Formats: sequence, C-alpha cells, structure tokens
Amino acid sequence: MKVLTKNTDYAVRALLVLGVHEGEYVSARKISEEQNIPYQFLRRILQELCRKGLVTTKEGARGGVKLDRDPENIKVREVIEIFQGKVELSECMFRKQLCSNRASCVLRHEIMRIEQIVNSEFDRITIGKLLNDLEVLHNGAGIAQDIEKPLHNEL
Amino acid sequence: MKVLTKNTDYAVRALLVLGVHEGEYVSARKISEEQNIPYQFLRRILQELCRKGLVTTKEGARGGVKLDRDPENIKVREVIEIFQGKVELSECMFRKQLCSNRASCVLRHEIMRIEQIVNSEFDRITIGKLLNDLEVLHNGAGIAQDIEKPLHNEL
DNA sequence: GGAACTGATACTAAATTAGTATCATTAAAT
DNA sequence: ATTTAATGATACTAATTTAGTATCAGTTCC
Repeated sequence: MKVLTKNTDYAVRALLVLGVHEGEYVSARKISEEQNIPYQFLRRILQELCRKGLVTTKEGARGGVKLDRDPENIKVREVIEIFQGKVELSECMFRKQLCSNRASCVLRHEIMRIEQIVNSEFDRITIGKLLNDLEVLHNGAGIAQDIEKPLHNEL
Repeated sequence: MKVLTKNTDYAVRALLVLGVHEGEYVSARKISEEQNIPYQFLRRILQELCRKGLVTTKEGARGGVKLDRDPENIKVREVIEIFQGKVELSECMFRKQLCSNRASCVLRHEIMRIEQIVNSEFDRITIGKLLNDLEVLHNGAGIAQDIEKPLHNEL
C-alpha cells in the first residue's frame, strides 16, 4: 500500500528547492535536473502549484518559478490535498448513506480516528520545517555552527 | 486519496460476522447477503483468509467458514497487510538507494514517523475490539445491561 | 531573431482495483 | 444414489489511477 504518489513527492521536493532559493525564480529545467524529476511531469506539477497560489511564475528567458508564500505556512497536508484529494482512509462515508450497517459503522469510527491523527500530523509538517531539517542535516545536529558553507545553494 | 480498499473493508466485515457467530460455520452466501458484498468477490477474500490461517473452512452442504483464531488476536493491521501489503506512506525506501538526495531524505523521515503511528493504531484495533464496539452500539453506551436481546445473532 | 522560459493540453502505458464467471470437488440431506 | 449447498481454484474483464511523454503556442531577455 503506497499512500503518497509521485505527484506529491515531486511537489514537496520542488517546493524545498524553491525554499532554498527563496525570492529567486528557478526554472523547471533546473529543478528537474537537480532532483531527477521527469521534466514534463514536473512542469505540470508546477503549473498546478501556481494555480493554487503556492508559487508564482515568470515567463520567458530568465523566468521560472518562485515561492509565493512563507514556507512556514505551507503544510504538507495542503500539497497532498492538491494532488491526491483529502486523506480518507476509507471511502467517503458522506457520499454514501451513513452507517448502512453496523459493521461498517464501528470500523469507520476507528478509521476516522486514525484519519484525524494522520491529518494533524501532515498539518504539522511544513515546508519551512523541512527546510530547517535540511539545514540540520547539512550542519550536523548539535554541532557548532561555525563551519562556513554556502548553505543555501544546494539541497 | 483512499487508503483502505474494498478487499480490506469486506474482509474485516466478514470477520466481524464470523466473530458474532463464533464457533459456527457460516456460508459465504450468507455473509454476502447480510453485508451486501458481491458474492464471488467475497469468496476470493475468504479463501485468502483461509490460506493465511485466520479462518477454517468446511466444504459441502452445511459447510462454510469459521473463525480459527481468538478475535482479540486478529489485528486490523494484519488484515490490511494480507490484502494491501505493508502500510507505506512513501515508496519503499529500502528497494531504492537510501536517501538518494537530501530533500527526499528529510521528507521520508517525517513520513516514516507518521507511518509508525498509523501502524501502531491499526495494531490496536482488533476484531475483538470491534465486536465489543458493536455490542455497545446494540446496548447503548453506558445504559443498563438488563435489556434482553439475542445479541449475538445479527450485526 | 534566437534561446530559454511558461501555458495549455492531449496522449500513452502500466498497474491497481473491483467485480464477474466457470468448472471441479466435497459433504450433508433426502 | 441423487440432489443440493457449499468450497477450491483460477481465468477474465472493465474502470480508474498513476506515471510519464509529447506538442505547440506565447513570452521575455539578450
């Protein structure tokens, strides 16, 4: 059972690249090469992120894609919902009649509980938080910060 | 995003029916009708549950399927894994090279954390627990238990 | 004008999911 | 012994989702 699709995976990774280069326009080509994401596939993902207002784009040479929101404010849950819809462990119980039988009912009750846990966890993970994790990875957790590296130029 | 498939849903519901009639053989036909599960689909599910040792079967007239384990000991997680494989929120990171890039790495770290939460939750839900929930539904939670009903004859 | 971009959209292939169908075998009831 | 009610095994189909490819038009910078 695989829950997160490539769409979501690639989208988050693209957003991380954009977060590292915050304020600059980065081309789909560059992100594609850096992250090994199929170019045309990534293009469509970025267009969708643009329509949803997470990023802005600039056409033409030297154009590209730029973050349009505070990374701290972009929840992974939102990205998942853009590409995969709401996280529902079981089928949407509201489209069908509620509790058509007791067996489904008790099962669904438990499942919805887990669903809420998952959703609140995906709410807690933001692009900003992941960027921070990346920095810790770079610097080594808890290690003195005086190592000079051009931190924000690569993932 | 839908996580639990019909296979799993039907399997759990079938196990609940068997739990209610513990000790007896119940035919696929009966379960199918009671739970509105497509007959042939259910047949295949029950055969799989038999192969995995959760139930035993008896061929011929008056035959059917019977629980072969203590309901308290059948975790929903086990059922999920039979029909959908292990719960993995992202692609199996062990088949591919580990942390091929840092962006996937930090994301996967978080995802695996959530994965563990989900797994432990699905471990906590057993068929026995669900059967208990069913009884509470029947009796009304917290209500005096002196209402006489043939509790174990229907879901 | 040409190179480097995005916008929009159509197309394909593979995998998964849900469901159907068939035939053989077993066992109880009559 | 025959009929009936059940499982065993397995093949097939259809719809949907997922992943990826391809094309052409328009925009901007040099």
